[in-house]
Amino acid sequence: MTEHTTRLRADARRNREQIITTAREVFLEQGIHAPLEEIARRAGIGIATLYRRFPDRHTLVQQVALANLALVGEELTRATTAHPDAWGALTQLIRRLVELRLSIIMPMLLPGLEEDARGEDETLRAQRDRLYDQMEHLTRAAQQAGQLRQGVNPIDIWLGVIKLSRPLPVIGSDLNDLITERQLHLFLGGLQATTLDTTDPLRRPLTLDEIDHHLRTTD
Amino acid sequence: MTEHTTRLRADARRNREQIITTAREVFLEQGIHAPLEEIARRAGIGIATLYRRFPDRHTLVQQVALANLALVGEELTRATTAHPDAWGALTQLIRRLVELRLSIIMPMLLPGLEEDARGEDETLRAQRDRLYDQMEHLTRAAQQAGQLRQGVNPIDIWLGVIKLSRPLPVIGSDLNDLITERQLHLFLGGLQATTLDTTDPLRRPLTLDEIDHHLRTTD
Amino acid sequence: MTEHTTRLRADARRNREQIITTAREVFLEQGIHAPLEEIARRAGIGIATLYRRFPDRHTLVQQVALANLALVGEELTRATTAHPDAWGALTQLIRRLVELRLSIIMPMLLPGLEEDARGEDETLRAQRDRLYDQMEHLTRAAQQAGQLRQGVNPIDIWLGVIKLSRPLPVIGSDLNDLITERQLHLFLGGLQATTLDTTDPLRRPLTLDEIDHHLRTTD
Amino acid sequence: MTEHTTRLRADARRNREQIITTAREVFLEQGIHAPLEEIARRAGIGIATLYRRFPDRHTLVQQVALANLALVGEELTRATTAHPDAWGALTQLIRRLVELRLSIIMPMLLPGLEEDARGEDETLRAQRDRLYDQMEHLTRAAQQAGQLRQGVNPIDIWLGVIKLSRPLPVIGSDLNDLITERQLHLFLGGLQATTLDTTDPLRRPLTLDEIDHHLRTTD
DNA sequence: CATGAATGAGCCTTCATTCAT
DNA sequence: TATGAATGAAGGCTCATTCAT
Repeated sequence: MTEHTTRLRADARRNREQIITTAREVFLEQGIHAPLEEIARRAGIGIATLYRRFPDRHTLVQQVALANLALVGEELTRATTAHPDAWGALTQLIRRLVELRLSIIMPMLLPGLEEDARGEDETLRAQRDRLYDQMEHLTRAAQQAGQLRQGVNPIDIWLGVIKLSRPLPVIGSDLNDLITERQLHLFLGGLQATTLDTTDPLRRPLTLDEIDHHLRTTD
Repeated sequence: MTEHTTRLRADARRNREQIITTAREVFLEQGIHAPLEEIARRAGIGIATLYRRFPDRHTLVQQVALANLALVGEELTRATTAHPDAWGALTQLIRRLVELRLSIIMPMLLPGLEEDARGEDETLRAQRDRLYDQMEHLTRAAQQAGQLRQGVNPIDIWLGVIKLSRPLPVIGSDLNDLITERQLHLFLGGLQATTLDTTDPLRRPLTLDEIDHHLRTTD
Repeated sequence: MTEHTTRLRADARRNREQIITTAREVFLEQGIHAPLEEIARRAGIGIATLYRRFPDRHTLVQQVALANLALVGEELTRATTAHPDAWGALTQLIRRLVELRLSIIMPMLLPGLEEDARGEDETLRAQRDRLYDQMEHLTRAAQQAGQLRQGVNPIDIWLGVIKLSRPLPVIGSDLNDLITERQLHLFLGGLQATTLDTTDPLRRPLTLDEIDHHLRTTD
Repeated sequence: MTEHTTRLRADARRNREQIITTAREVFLEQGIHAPLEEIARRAGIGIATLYRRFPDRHTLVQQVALANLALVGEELTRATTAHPDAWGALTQLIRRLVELRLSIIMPMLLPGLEEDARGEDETLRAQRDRLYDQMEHLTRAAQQAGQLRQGVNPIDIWLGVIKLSRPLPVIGSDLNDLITERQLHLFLGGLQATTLDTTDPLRRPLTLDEIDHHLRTTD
C-alpha cells in the first residue's frame, strides 16, 4: 500500500510475509525473546535477509503486532456477522482473541511506538482508532441492551484480554490453558451487567489437587 | 526453621536473606530470567556466593516464592485484623497482594515443585494448605454475607492476582500501574455478588489518548 | 567428500581446516580438555566461529580423530612403499605414528561413536575397516616371514601405540620423549618373534640419575 | 618420623592420613585434576583444613605419590615372599602395581621434585633408591635365571607400568580394563627372554567388533 | 538481493584459593 | 586449630548483529 511496500519485488514481499507469520508462531511459543535465527530458519530464509527487512527485534515485534491488528479486525467482522446481538458478538470476539493470543504483543499499544515504525504508512493510528470505534459501537450496543456492565470501554477489554493471554512461565501449557479458561470465565462474568450463577459445574474453579497433579505430570 | 537454616553462620544467613530480598526486586523488574549476576551485584556479594546458596536459578526462584508465601500469610492476618467483615478483609488482601506483587512468582504453585526443594521443610505444603484454608474461610464468610459471588474459590483469586500483577513488557511502570489498577477494579467488580455502578468517575477506564501520552513520554 | 563439506564457502572451509589442525596441536600439548578458546585464538578466529563448526568439544575431538585416520592411511602407504619387507614397513609405521602422535585421539575407536557424527560420511567405518585390513595384511606377512610374533593383531599395535604416545603429565617434553623412545624400543622388542640382544648401548635403559637430572633442569 | 610429623597432634595426623587415602581414591577415579573440595568432603573435613596440610594441589599429589612409594615396597615384599623364583615374583609385582594403579602418580619420579616437599625427611631419595635396589636385585636374578630379557632395568618396568596403568579417556572403565590387561600381557611377553606362543586362546587380542560393542553399550 | 560466515559480548557455572568465625 | 564462607577468575556456550561472497 505504501510506496515502500509496492516497490518490493514479489519474492521480497513473500519473504516479508513469511517472516511475520513465522515470527508470530515463534513469539507465541517462546516469547518475544526467541532467537531471531530460529525465526529465519523456520521461515526458510537466511538470517541476513531477516535483518534486511527488520533492522532489529523491536521492529519485527511491532510489525507482527501490526499484522495482528488486522487480524483483530477480521475477527471483529466475523463475530458481528455470526451474532446479531452485541453481547454475543463481543463474547465471541473476546474468546477468539484469547484463543489466538492475538494480543500477545499488544497491537493496540502500537501507535504510541509509531516513531520507530519508520516507513510505515500514516494509517496505522487511523487503523487502530477505526478498530476502537467499531468495538465501542459494539460495547455501547451491549450496554444499551443491558448486558454489558456500564463504565467499561474497549481499552478495558483489550487490556484484559492481553493479561489473560499471557501464559504463566515455568508451568506447562496444559495447566496454562486451564487457568486461562477459568480466568476468562471470571472476566466475562465481571463484564456482565447481571450477576449470573457461576456454580455451573462446567465452570467450576480449579482446585489445589488439580494444580498439583498438573505440576507433577508435566514436570 | 530447618536445621540447615539455623546452622548457617550469622554472616551467611544475612547474605542469604539479602539475596532473596534482592532477587525478589530484580525478578519483579526484569522477570525470573534476569541475570543472576545483577542480583549478586545489587546484593553486594560475589556471584559464587549466590551459587553456593542457590545451586541454580530454579532453586532461587523457589526460595523467593517460599519467602513470599510467608509474606502473604502476614498480609492475610493484617487484613482480617483491620476489617471485621470478610469482604472488606478480602479486598484489602487482594489490593495488597497486587501492590506488593507478592504473588508474581506464584507461591501457591510451589508444592508441586516440591521435589526440587530438597532439604526444605516438610511443612511447605502444609503452609500453603493452611493459607488456602484461611482464605477459604474468608471467601465462605464473604459468600454467606452475600458479597462475594458464588462459585469463586481462593485459587481463582490467587491466579487472578498473579495475572494482574505481571507487568506488561516494553511499556513503562507508570502505565503498567495505571493498567493494573484499572484491571484490578474490574476484577473486584467481577468478584462482587451485586453489580455496582462502575461509572464512578474515580474509577473510569483508560482512554487511547492517555495510553498514547504515556507511551510517548515514557519512551 | 560429503555434500555438506563441498557446500561450505571457501573461507569457511579454510577456517574449518585451520581449526582442526590447530586443535590437533593443542590437544597434543594439553589433552582433550584444553580450553576451546585457546584453540580459537591460535587458529586466529573467534570462539563463536569454532562453535558454529563444532557445536561441542566432543564433535571437535571426533573430527580431529577422523582427520588423523586419513593421515594414518598416508603413513601406511608411505611405509609400505619405502620398505619391501613387511616387518620393516610395520616398524616404520609404528615409529611414525608414535612420532606424530597421530593416534593420540584414538582414530580406530571412532566408529563406535559414529552416532554422534551426524551428517558425516557413511564411509567412516569402512575407512577404518579398510585401514585395519591393510594393517592385517602387513602383520600376516610379517608373521609368515617369521619376524612378527604370533597372536598379535592390528588392534594390539594401535592400542600399544596410543599408550606409548600419551605424554606423562607434569614432567617436561624432553624427558617424555626419552621415555617414549625407550618404551617404544621395548614394545617393538616384545613384538618381535625372535628375541634380540637389547644390550645395544644405543638402546640402553634410562637411569635414576638421568631422570633426576631432567626433572631438575626442566623444573 | 620427622620432627614435623611427630609434632602433629594425634587428630591432625589422623586428618592428614585420611586426606591422603581419600585423595588417592579420588585421583584414581577422576584424575589428578579432581576438585579438592570433593576430596575434603569425602575425607570428612573442611576444605580449609586440607589447605592447611597441603598448601596446593601439587603438594598433595606428591604426598600421595610418596605414600604410594611405601605401598610399592609392601607389594614387593609380598611378591618375593610368595614366589621363590625371581620371575614369578617380578610378574606378580607388575600385575599388582597395574591392578592397584599404584603408579598412577609416578612415585619413582618423586625425588626430582624433592625441593617442593619441604619438611619431608631426607630419606625420601634413599627410600626410592632402596626400592630400586630391591627391584634391581630381582631383575638381575631373573636375568641370571634366563627368564628376564637382558638389558631391562627397574626403570623400564616402572615406566612401562605407569603407561599401562593410565586409563584412556572418554571410553568406559570396562573397555579400559580389557585393553590394559591385553597390553600388560604383551608387555610381559616383551620382557621375557624366551619367546612364548601367544596364541593361547585365553590371551587372544581384542577385535574391532568387541571394541565397537563396548563403545556402544557403555555409551 | 540473498545468503551464510564471522564475531564479540554477555551470562552461566565451577573451582582454587583466601578470609572470618 | 578447624571450619565453612566468600570471592574472582576462567572457561563454556549462546545470540544479536555485522561482513563478505
